[in-house]
Amino acid sequence: MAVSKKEEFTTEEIWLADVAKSLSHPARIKILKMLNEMNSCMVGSLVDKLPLAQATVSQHLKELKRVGLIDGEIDGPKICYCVNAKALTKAKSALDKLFNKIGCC
Amino acid sequence: MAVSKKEEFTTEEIWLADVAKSLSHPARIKILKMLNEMNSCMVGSLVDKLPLAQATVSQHLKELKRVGLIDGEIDGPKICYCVNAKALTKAKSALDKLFNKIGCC
DNA sequence: ATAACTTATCGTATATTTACGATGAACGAT
DNA sequence: ATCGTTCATCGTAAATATACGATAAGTTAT
Repeated sequence: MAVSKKEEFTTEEIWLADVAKSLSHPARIKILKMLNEMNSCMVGSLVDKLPLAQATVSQHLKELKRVGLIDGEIDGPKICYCVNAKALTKAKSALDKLFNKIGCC
Repeated sequence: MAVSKKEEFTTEEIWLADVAKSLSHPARIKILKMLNEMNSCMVGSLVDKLPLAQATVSQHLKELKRVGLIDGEIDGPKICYCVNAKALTKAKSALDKLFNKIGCC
């Protein structure tokens, strides 16, 4: 594309699209589910259960972290990732708001 | 990328990621809002209110249609788009399900 | 300080997305 | 049948995303 037009929308629209983008890969959906379900959330545990190389998993984690859906906490040589409940709630209510006003022409 | 790994996930994960992808551009978020709010939903009306060329808007509509979030109905020379309430509800509940089990390590 | 371990980042290749002008296809009206 | 209107599709250029091996950077233990 010659130039991006994304900045010509409202902050809310850009933010919500950005959250959706962070959810737009099955690996990231699965990572969120795993962080919800597993007690251990070190990167190594995620890599073991995903069909992806460590570098790729790290990239997906970075994308989820970028929009704030997860946080990483240093734990010795490891890093423990966890979902950010506040961000998840905010995203959920914004999507609910978008989805709830259903109309048709 | 050498080869896509997306097919190595569950159908549900792939589908939800696909829905999220269709929402991952502010123009498509705005289009959904407009279809909810406007009475008229012809492509021309959307083009008038978006900072994008007609061809680009058509491409965004195609993406929303691909995942079933909207439907297009032929109305003479025009096409009337409307949100698919059933698809929206399904997407909403899948996202709620994902977001509701909040845990942290 | 060296070694082993864990994760991030770099470099790179390929695929996909975004954007637009130009063109085509379908319709209604003249 | 030709014209104007409406929208989709084609072709194309540039940006971004995906994936991985290699490497760096940090920590813990020896």
